[in-house]
Amino acid sequence: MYNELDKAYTPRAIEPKWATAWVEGQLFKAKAEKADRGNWSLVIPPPNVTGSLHMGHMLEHTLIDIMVRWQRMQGKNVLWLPGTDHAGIATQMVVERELAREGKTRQAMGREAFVEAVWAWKRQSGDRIKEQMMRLGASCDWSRERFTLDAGLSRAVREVFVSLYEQGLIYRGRYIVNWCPRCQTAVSDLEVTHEAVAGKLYSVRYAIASEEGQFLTVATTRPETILADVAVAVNPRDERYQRLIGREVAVPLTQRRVKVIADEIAQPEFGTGAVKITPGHDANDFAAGKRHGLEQLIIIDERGQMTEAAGAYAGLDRFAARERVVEDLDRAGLLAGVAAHPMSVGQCQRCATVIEPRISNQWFVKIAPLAEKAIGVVEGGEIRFTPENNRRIYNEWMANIHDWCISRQLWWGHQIPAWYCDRCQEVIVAREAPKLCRCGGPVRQDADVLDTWFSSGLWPFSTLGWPEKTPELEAFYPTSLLITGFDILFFWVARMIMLGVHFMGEAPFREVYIHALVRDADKQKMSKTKGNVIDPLVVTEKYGTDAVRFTLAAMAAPGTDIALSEDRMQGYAAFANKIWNAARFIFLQLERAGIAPGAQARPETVVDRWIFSRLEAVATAMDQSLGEYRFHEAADLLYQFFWREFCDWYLELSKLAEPTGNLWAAFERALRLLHPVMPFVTEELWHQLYAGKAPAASIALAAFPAPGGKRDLEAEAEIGRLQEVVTALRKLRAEAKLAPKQTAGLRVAGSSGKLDWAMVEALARVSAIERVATIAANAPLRATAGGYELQLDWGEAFDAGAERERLRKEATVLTQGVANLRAKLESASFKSKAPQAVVAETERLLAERQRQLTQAQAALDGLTGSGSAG
RNA sequence: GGGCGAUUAGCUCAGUUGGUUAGAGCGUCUGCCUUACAAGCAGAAGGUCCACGGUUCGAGCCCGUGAUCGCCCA
Repeated sequence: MYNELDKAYTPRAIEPKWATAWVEGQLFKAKAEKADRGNWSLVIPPPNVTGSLHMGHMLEHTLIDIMVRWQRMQGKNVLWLPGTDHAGIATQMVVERELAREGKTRQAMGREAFVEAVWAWKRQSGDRIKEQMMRLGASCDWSRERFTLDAGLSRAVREVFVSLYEQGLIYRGRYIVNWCPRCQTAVSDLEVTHEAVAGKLYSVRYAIASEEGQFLTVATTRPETILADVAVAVNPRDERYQRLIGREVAVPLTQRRVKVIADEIAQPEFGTGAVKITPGHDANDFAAGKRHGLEQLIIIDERGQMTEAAGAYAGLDRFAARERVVEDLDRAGLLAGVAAHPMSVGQCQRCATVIEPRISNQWFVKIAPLAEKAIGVVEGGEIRFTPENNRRIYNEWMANIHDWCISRQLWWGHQIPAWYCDRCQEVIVAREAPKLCRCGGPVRQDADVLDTWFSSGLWPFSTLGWPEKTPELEAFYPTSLLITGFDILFFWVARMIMLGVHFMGEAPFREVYIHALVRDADKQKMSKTKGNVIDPLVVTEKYGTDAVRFTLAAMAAPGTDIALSEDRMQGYAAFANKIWNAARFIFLQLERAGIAPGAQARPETVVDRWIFSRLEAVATAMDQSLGEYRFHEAADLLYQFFWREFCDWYLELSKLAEPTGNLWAAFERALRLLHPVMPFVTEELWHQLYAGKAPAASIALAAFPAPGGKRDLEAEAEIGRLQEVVTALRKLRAEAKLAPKQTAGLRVAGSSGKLDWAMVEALARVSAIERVATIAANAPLRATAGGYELQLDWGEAFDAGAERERLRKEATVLTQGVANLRAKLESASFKSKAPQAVVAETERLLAERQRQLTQAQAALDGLTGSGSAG
């Protein structure tokens, strides 16, 4: 009936089979309707199609899959919607790099051919990602897989763009933006990372017009931009410079004169208190320039090189130009000083090139009205963050948000649905491409594409068919939960909330769980350059998917980064093996006893009553832990329960009696508890436990043991006593250095609750139990456990020295404990202020400690006596 | 510059509203191939909970200051 399992579990032989079966059987297909037990949905944070999945994805997908399987096992209609993100700039860069190896450039290929090449890459990467997710056992609905450039999603993008434009929330304008000279595109504020560098602060002399030999000294970190200066600003309240306001100064190295203006941008305490104003190349100066109606001079081009307007410096790279400018200033006697100046420099998130602020025509989202509503839904409790402090971080950012630059000078992405007529300068923003302009002139589409986060911001509803009114939207929006990483809280989570609330009238998810970062064993960030990357494929192959999943879950304490080590994975591979071997043993027992699959739990013996009570306890605790996203707690619960209780005690105790259907039922229940975290080994064993006649295609469709089940505290207490007594006796045996096969006698005094002494005999290897009235306090090999006085009857000599040492130590600890407790109780304020129950408990404790101390001392005396006698 | 988090056993980490002698895994030590598992079994050792101060009858937990490390934002 039951198979005899191999002695060791080999995940490689089991996991791929189920990974394929789950997908081919379409087991996890959600129904686009409201189900009786409720619907539960989650959209995947779509991985970028830049390559394959890393350990961070594996963590994310493991946590998602645990929640998804858990919810599904509760009978809900569950949707986990998978898919990928086109990841505009990131993917374009990867493909450009690939093409460069073949000596090709996108410029030489042309836009159409290049985009086709990226699609080819996308198909490859997308397949690999799907393959990896299948191998992980991700229980998603592959029939609903989406990609951000799919036709449907592209339609949603156009709809959103045009609507926002019509509502006045998208505008185009000439502003200063973050520009990457290497990628040659604008990027948003979020795509700029700030790096601390040891910069220099240059003090430069600007000759004051019509005051021969008088200078205004200005501090700058970017002397090369002097060539684009249009003013010098001083603080209006800075008394030092009052007389200069409105006067002119000469811009060094040029023939130009500019005005001294009064503006708050100049901080009296910074440098000399006077700053140069360069609207063409600095964001703050750009704003100041607007305030004062100043000209915008451009001297650096889109590649970061000096333009013709830079005169003698034309053609130089901006950093080379900086050196030359400094030299020339020095030579002209205009360099007043150079000081070390620690500062932070904006870099391109993708390629680390120093960002160059650049004035250009770009599209923007007017963000304030959207942000306001997005703050509202979080404040109003429509969305709950875990860990909770992310809510503050979110609010802080939302409150200080700037307009979002959404146009990118790239080829891979959603082309902006705007057309220009060169004849009448009309701008046409439309859902479908216009044939001609109203004036009859030809139109050309904006060449730029949208920021990749524009489309992912629509993900929770665009994937469900919006703007159509689909049954999917009806059934699954808003989604139940979002699990994602901290790094995209602003990029993605914030934008989804803004756009979801705006277009759907409802927040896109109820709960957000922010997971930690996966680091290596030394807590270093994993990176290809450091070579410390742990490849999911390699470790799943080595330890099994279940083991890696369990490791990730066990270490996923909310808010703490994960230091992933192979030691841990090895440990949990052993756990999978333990489950396997428990099954091996159980199958042998069931086979021998002829117990058929499908037995109901009918606990009668105390052992069975106990294990089913414990199973109820674990089910309740699991429900609570998973409900609060305490994955590590859930994993620990399962580990401790299954290994320390189910195997160490239940299976050992079951050896003492003929197996019954309860053994079958208890194991079956345990498998269901383990399933969300360890899907593969549980699936395999569940089917084997049913001897191939399982009531469902998968354990994933069986019910998760419900919380709140009735406990049998009497049975738990009795087995508790058994465990205490057996453990105490084993300890005594170890002290006496008894060989495992040697059976000792046992004297028992005192009375406590029920206890099956036959079990004690078997598990502690004792026999000839003798009931006595009392056991002398100074008797050797004596212990108190489970409410009984115990003494091991072992005639032969044992290591009295070691025992004496141990007792001395114990006595010291107890003496200290007794003193502490006594002091506490003697304090008048404790008795009057502490709750009654605490006082009573302390008193009880003191009595117990005192008794233990007396016993330890008596035992010590006895030992000394016998020591001197023998 | 602003903000956030961390500091607990040799290592990696738990520790929910303050209340028994602070836990786990790995590692270490001792003894065992006990008829599922040596990837195992039984037992043991190991901690001034970063420092100082405060609140409290009582602090690993709350408050303040400092140190060290890390992260985010500008």
